[in-house]
Formats: sequence, C-alpha cells, structure tokens
Amino acid sequence: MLLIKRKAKPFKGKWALPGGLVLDKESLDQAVERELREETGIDVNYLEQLYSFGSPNRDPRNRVISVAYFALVRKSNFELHASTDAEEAKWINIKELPKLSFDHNKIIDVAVNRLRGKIGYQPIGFELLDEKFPFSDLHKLYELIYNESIDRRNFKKKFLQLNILEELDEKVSKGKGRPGSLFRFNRTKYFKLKKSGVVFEV
Amino acid sequence: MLLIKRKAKPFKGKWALPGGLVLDKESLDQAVERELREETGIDVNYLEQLYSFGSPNRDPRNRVISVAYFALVRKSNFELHASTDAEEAKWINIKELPKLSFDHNKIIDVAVNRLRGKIGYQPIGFELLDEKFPFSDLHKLYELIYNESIDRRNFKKKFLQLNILEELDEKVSKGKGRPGSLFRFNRTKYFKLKKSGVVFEV
DNA sequence: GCAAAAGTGTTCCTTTTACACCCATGC
DNA sequence: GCATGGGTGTAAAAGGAACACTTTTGC
Repeated sequence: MLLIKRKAKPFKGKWALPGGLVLDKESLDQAVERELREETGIDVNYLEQLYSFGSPNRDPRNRVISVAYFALVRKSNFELHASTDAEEAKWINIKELPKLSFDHNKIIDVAVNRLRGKIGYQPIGFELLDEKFPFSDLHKLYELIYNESIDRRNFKKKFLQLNILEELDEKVSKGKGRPGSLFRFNRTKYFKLKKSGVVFEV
Repeated sequence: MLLIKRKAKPFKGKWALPGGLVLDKESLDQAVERELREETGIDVNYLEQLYSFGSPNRDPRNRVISVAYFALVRKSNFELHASTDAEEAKWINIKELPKLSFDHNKIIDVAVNRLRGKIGYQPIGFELLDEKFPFSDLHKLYELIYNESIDRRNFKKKFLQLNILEELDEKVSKGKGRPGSLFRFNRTKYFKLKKSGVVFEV
C-alpha cells in the first residue's frame, strides 16, 4: 500500500490514503489522477473505481462523501518517478498496516477483496509486475493475493494455456538457483481472444 | 426496470431512474431507501451500491455526482405496496427501454452487467422471485439474465447439489402442462454453508 | 558437491456437457 | 387424445488436482 503522512488536522502526522476534493470541471477519474500526482508523484498503470463511502460522521469536520478508487502501480515506477520525500509518502507492506486516519482501513479492506475477486478473471496482476518478469513472480503474486499456496506446475500449465504470455529469450537469475525465462503479457493477444469470446480464468 | 416520469425540468415528462439528493445526516443507503419510498412507494429486498457517476456535465443544471445503487424487487411486492399512480412510476421491460433522462441508460447498462456478473456466484436471483417458486421460474430467470439457453436438466442438477433449496409439498400448475413442485430458498442453510467455506457457483 | 530454484508429464478424479424418454395435467 | 411443460439418468469428454524427478546455476 502507498500511504501518505497527513500534514494537517485532523489526524495530523498519521498515515492515510492519498486523496482530496474533486474540482468543479474535472471528472472523478481525473481528480484521482491529479491528487495522486500531487501527493505522491506517481502515475498509475491501472485505476478502477472502488466504492463510495458516505456515513455521516466519517470525517470529524464536515459531511464528506468519498468516492474511493484503487490503483495498481509497479513498485519500480514509483521508485523512478518519486517526487516526494520518504517522510511524506511510503510503501507499507499490507500485512503490517498501522491504524490509519478516518475509515481508511475499511477502504483498504474493500480494495483487497476487490483485487482478490478480480485477479482470477481479469489480467490485472500484470499491472503489479515489471513488464518482463520471471514466471515465479506471477506465481508468487497470486499466492500472495489469495493468501494460499498454489501448485507451481498446475498454475503454469493453466496460465500458459491461456496463450496471453510470451516467453522471451532472456533469462534472469535471482542470485541462487537455476535462472528462469522472462515472460511478457501480450495485451494485443489478450484483447483478440477476449473479443472472440475466450474467457480469462485462473 | 422501475422508472419514474419526471415532474420537473430538465427532462420534464421523460422517463428516468428514481433518485434525489442525500440529506445531511443520512447515509447513502438510507438516502436510497428514502428516495425510493418517496418516489415509488416500494421497499426493496436487495440493495447494492453500483457505481458513482461524476462527469462534469451529466446534469445540465449543476455539477452533480451520483452514487448509483441497484435494487432487486419482487414484482408482487410492488403491486401490493404501490403508493403512486401508474402515470408516475412504471415497470418497463428492459428490452424495451426508451431513451432516458441524463445518463441513466448508461447507469442501467452498468447495473445489468453487474447483475449478470454476480448472479453466478451470489444467490441474489431469489430476490426477484416469489418466496415460493416453481423451478422453471429460476431457470427462466437465469436464461433471461444471461440471455442464452441453459440445459434444463443440468441446471437443475447443479442447483440442487448446492443444497440451498427446499422442495415443498405443494405443486403449482401454470395453466398447461404438468404442475411442478414449489421450491424455497433456505437462507439459513446458505449462510451455514458459506461460513463453512462452500462456495455458491452456478 | 550441495543447496536452491526452474523445467517438465502423467494419472486419477471430479465436473461438465450432451442428450431422450416418460409423466401429469388442461382442454 | 394431444399438446404442453415437468421430472429424471447415463455416458463421454474436458478440466482440475495431485504428485517426483531432472536441470542449471551460485557458492
């Protein structure tokens, strides 16, 4: 999770999700991208509206209705384009989340469930991986999100049968063990297959 | 679809989804239930937040951000509790929708897709059927929503295996043909199974 | 040469699909 | 008695789960 440290009251100094107010002439999506850029300096790969939160007392100041979005970002993207210092925005392991400002823990819960539900039938996992990745990264990603172990061989078989990955001629070594081929998600193939009625399902 | 005829400008006299403004001290869900009651006189069985629409010019008057909900209602409920006259609120077959006010056609698109996506893994179809229903009603419902024919025998086999329906001792005749048993969705059974990790999937 | 990770196939079992005949009722 | 819809079972095919040994590298 990418969190920011709040600079103003309420919850000053506590961690929170980035966010802000929608301007008069922009769409919701535009507002999200703008706020994210302003507060964390990143451009996102994937953006999806999550849910709108509107309990009357979720903000101690005023009535605030938040349209929450969730984004997927390659960590490498962030490291390259970061325009803020580490004090203000920080990646935090989702298993070590502190108590956040407002109802933001609840929002994260909803987001994680959405991701878990969606990654099985939409190829959004690639938005979290580098463009070229060893197969084990994909495997570990699914295991992480589902929070359970998946048979390596069956997973690979199934995924390769979908025919949306290309295996490259490059190999990469992770320090120890046999180096593995790099793979790349072929968006074009995916959309062609989707159009012709084939469904992605892992 | 349950539509209302607009009484005020803009789009006066045209069909639209029921809706209105959120009051200061109510949650979004409460606002939906209130508006629905005020404009159509019904209480809903099932309510789910759908999506928030916020393009800057979706309403010609002001900037309006709409948090859309979708509800499922038994038609019989509506006929009983209707508190409005037929001029103001009306059921319209979804295959015969006129062009609606604002971006409401788009909202309905999103809702139909949500329903289609969800009915396969959550037992929300029952919210559209009477409490006791012949099996053929359930079958027809799924065929209608998926817009494709489903083998009657396989569908029944699969559904009964889920073990969340009870077959009653009553039979009902539809005028012609052999009368069929009535069934009832057993919510308690469903939640027990869900808790124990069994997944509903049709 | 040993530890670590990658590559690869087969068998069994479960699930899904396709499909046809009989039964109860209204007219 | 005929038209209509309801009730039921089986066989073949496909898909998913379980599982072990070999290869390449770093140290």
